[in-house]
Amino acid sequence: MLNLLLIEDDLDLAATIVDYLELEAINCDHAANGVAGLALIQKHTYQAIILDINLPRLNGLDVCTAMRAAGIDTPVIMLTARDSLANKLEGFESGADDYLVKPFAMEELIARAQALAKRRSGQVERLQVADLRVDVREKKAFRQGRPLKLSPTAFRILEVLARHSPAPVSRELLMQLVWGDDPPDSNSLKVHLFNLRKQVDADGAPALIHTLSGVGFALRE
Amino acid sequence: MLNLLLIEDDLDLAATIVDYLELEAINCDHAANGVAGLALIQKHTYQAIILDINLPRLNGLDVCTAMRAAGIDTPVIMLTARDSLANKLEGFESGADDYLVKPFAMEELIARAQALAKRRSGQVERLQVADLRVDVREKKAFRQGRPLKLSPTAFRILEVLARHSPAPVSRELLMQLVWGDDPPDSNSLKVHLFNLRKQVDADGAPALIHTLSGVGFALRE
DNA sequence: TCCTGCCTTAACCTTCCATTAACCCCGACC
DNA sequence: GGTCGGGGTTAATGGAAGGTTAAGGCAGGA
Repeated sequence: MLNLLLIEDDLDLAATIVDYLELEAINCDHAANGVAGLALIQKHTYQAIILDINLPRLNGLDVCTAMRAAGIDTPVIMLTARDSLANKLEGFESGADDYLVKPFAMEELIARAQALAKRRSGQVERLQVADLRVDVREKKAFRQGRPLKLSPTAFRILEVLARHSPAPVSRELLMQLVWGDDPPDSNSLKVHLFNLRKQVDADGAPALIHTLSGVGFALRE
Repeated sequence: MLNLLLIEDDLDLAATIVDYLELEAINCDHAANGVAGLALIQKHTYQAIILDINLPRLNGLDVCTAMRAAGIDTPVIMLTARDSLANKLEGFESGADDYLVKPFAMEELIARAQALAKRRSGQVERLQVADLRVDVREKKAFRQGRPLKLSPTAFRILEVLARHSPAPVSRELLMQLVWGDDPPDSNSLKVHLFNLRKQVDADGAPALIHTLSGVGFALRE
């Protein structure tokens, strides 16, 4: 049986959703503000979380960012009355998996919750190292919720480092995995690493890309 | 956090396992056939691999044999519906570390995976001597919880000493293991040992690196 | 065609590290 | 007491590894 968490401050709407889910034999906890929701998330294990953006105390985007930072990758469906593109993007950047604009049909909510709760197999497409998230499928990466501007090669390097984290990757292996059998015969890797660092370790955030002289490079705290 | 690979062609079972592991905050990649699995094994670093015997394209035993031949000694748990002794033996011959007969309890799978990931089959990746910890995989060492700043050679020397601890290592063997066939023709070892001691035996902590005059060096309390 | 983004290259600078040789200490032995 | 050898300590050196910057080339889109 599905076990969901709804974080929503509109008590009427919340009651409606919880009741409806109950008819479908779906269990659903409820929190009315962001802080209470986050506490429940950390205490229990849910198959999916339905999260309103406009919340008292801690808004939905921050709740999502916080739980991802804590290493919890339960699927999140964002709920909002505003349907602006900006909000949609913000939602995805903070780590949401799906998005629903109010008003919505109950059936749609249920369908999406079930779909998200189910597809969670296959290969890991989301790597996380500290507050750095790498979405392999979408080819996007975020540090502290901020999107990084990465060239294809830089992204590939980051992906390799993330998959091996926290172990270091030798220069040779890194080149093999990024370029395959005909690597460039110059210091191209150094340049890419330099550019990658400018993105990942910018803004005074603690450096995540470390070089172990004579050993290789490691992505870790 | 554990990082596992599951190679299993039954997609329902795979999804179940991946989901379950996720609940335990264990990361798990998935491949549905032997060839894909082997590719992932060579590309990434896992703490353990859960491997079905009956697989399309390349069966589990062959996958295991191939990865061992490639020098990868990640622990392997074999999964099979058949519980005949013959299969069991075949599994161990091809280099598996553990064996699980379907159907099995999830708890058991997790327990075994965690156990194996800890004590790595071939090479031990985490050494401990008194309050000194050496993480070979991450190339990190800690004394009393404090990280040590070691050059590659110093780390290598420490690793050798730790692997032999508490037995002493002769000067000759130490040089052989660190430098191979062309050792430096000076007192380089002495200097490295000196620097190593400055890190390991600093801060008034009781000395762990001992000199046995005319015998060699030992790492012990 | 030009523009733009991206990769590669090369040059140059900085930091790190292994090696070396010199010197010191101390106990054993003559 | 002198000297010899094993071991410990120190600082200088050169070279390798890594970091930084700018310029050229190539491809795809406008």
